[in-house]
Amino acid sequence: MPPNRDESVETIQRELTAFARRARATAARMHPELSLVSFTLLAHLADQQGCRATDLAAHYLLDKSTVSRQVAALEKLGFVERRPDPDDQRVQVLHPTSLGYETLASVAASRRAVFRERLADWSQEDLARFAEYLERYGRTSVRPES
Amino acid sequence: MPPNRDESVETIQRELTAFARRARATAARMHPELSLVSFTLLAHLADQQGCRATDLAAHYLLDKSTVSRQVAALEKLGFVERRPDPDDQRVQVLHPTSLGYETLASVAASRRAVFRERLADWSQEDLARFAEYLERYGRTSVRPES
DNA sequence: CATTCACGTTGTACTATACAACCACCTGAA
DNA sequence: TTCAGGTGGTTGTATAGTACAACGTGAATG
Repeated sequence: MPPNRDESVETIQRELTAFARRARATAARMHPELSLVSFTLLAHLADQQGCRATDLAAHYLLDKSTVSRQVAALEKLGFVERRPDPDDQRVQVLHPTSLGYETLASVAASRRAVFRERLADWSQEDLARFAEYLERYGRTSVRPES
Repeated sequence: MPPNRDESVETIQRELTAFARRARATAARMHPELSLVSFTLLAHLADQQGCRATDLAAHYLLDKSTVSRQVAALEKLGFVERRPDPDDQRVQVLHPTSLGYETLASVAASRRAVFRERLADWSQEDLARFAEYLERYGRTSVRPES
């Protein structure tokens, strides 16, 4: 008998929750030099070719104080630099340094390797469908920001 | 053109990571009285009809000190009680109290409602497949414990 | 201009977590 | 039968990540 709607929802909920519980620790074990949060923020900076702290906070639903400290840590590690915004003296535009780009690339590669291995025995079709479902889920669970 | 293997793996990685980043905060907003971790531990106790702290630690890959404190908090809130193990005086078998069961039920219901709404426009078939993929992923990413 | 708003930092507090040291108990081998 | 080493659990200490509140400084607008 196929599972009913509620059973499927229950499973999705349980598995996602379990994943969330493990994610941080796993990430920390994988690459101690860049936590999950730092990695994500740095990746966003690289992706956006730089942005403001406020943008990071809005995008990730974090308090600005949290972002401020995370960015300070990234700067201290030499992964991020701040550039003044000529149009607004309050603003500091954040950019990855070249060290930041390098570290990001290496961490991203090792993360990719772990995921790839973990998914090694999945068929191409299953991978594509799983990816599609996750994207769809992600779109519905995050409210869009400007 | 269908995505290739690497693109799918990349997407899965990105979406799961994004989810992990949001999960705790979301859970905390949903039901402040029971954090994601507490909820999970309590749910496991209910599911197992009671178990030892060590079992919880092994199952969730948490340090026993972490479990000890979480359990202490749950006990303080009146959600969990400790029963002596007649066969081994070191052991305290943990059980949800009736208040624990009630709270768990109510939190689970509200979580279920959120998830159900979020997944409302998914077809039954897609839900079932998504659930199956998540379970499969979960099995491969956690090393099995006895 | 004066008020209000936006950006960012800092002080404070809390939660989740790990590791190490410890105590109490259990178990098996000399 | 005793004791050495293992197991279950707690507590001390430290760290990361987070939020909220208060603040300073600069921008924008009535």
